[in-house]
Amino acid sequence: MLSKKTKYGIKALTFLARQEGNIPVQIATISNSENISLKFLESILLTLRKNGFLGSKKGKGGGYYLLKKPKDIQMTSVMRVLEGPIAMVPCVSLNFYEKCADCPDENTCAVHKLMIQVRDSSLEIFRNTTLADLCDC
Amino acid sequence: MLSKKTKYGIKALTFLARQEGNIPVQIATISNSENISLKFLESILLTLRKNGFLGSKKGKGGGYYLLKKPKDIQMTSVMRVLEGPIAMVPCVSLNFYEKCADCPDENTCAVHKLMIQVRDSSLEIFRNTTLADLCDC
DNA sequence: TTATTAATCTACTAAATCTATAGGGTTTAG
DNA sequence: CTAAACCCTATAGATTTAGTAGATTAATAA
Repeated sequence: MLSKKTKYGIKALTFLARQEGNIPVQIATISNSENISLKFLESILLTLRKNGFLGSKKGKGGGYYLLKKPKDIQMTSVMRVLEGPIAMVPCVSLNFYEKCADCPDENTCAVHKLMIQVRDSSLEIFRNTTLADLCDC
Repeated sequence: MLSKKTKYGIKALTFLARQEGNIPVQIATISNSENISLKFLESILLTLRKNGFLGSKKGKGGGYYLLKKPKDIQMTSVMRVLEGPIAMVPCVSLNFYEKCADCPDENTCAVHKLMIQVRDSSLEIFRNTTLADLCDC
């Protein structure tokens, strides 16, 4: 299951991508338009800012804005920051690899074999999809 | 993340698929070979039996065995029984569809658009992979 | 028939994670 | 100064996951 965090994060990013120019948009504006709990969204935007997707402006007239063009934001990086590893099991993860404690041999492991395929196909989709593709802009 | 339930379930199925003939295999045997908590595995095998993948025999010489040939067991059905929906969000699920409460229009929803692609590619892999493919038998 | 073996079933619990909220702190524009 | 708006930490409630306990039922062998 996709977490609400990721779901809301993607929605917020596309909302920002659809704005004219790079004028800061307030959390409350996004929260209202996309029906997302304000404080929860706040924490999500914070992590997006800390990971280089968003810039922010404090004080009156402040808000959040995209730091890059939508077509330069790959969904791989968005997913990794919000959702974590793209792989369904750590033993097939490229960026977060971990050996399974219970599994003696990855080469004969059925789960490993299957999940590598799933990882590769998901990865291809996330790589070839940018924020621009999702918001048609 | 793939649940341990699904991971263990797939391992158990491949273990059974690798056996000669359809001789019942005891839970303890699988539990030991695959390093899975016996009682947890017990509950997993029970759901696999209730969903038509396994047969069981009680008493001495009893155990679990596959009801179909490995090549006739698609991973789609295994995943749906153990892990649940293949889609990452209910609004793109074929078998477990649910409308998102917060989302006014699926057609303009970025998450929807992205997750349909992911669903389709995962589905294709699970459809084209059988238990036989995973255990090379 | 009796003992043994092994699956069946129900209920429960501990831990982890997710979702959301609370509440103060800090910065900026006017 | 003051109101607007982001910054940050902590925490609570709900849900899910992973595993445990223990009694029951069925099959087999002696």
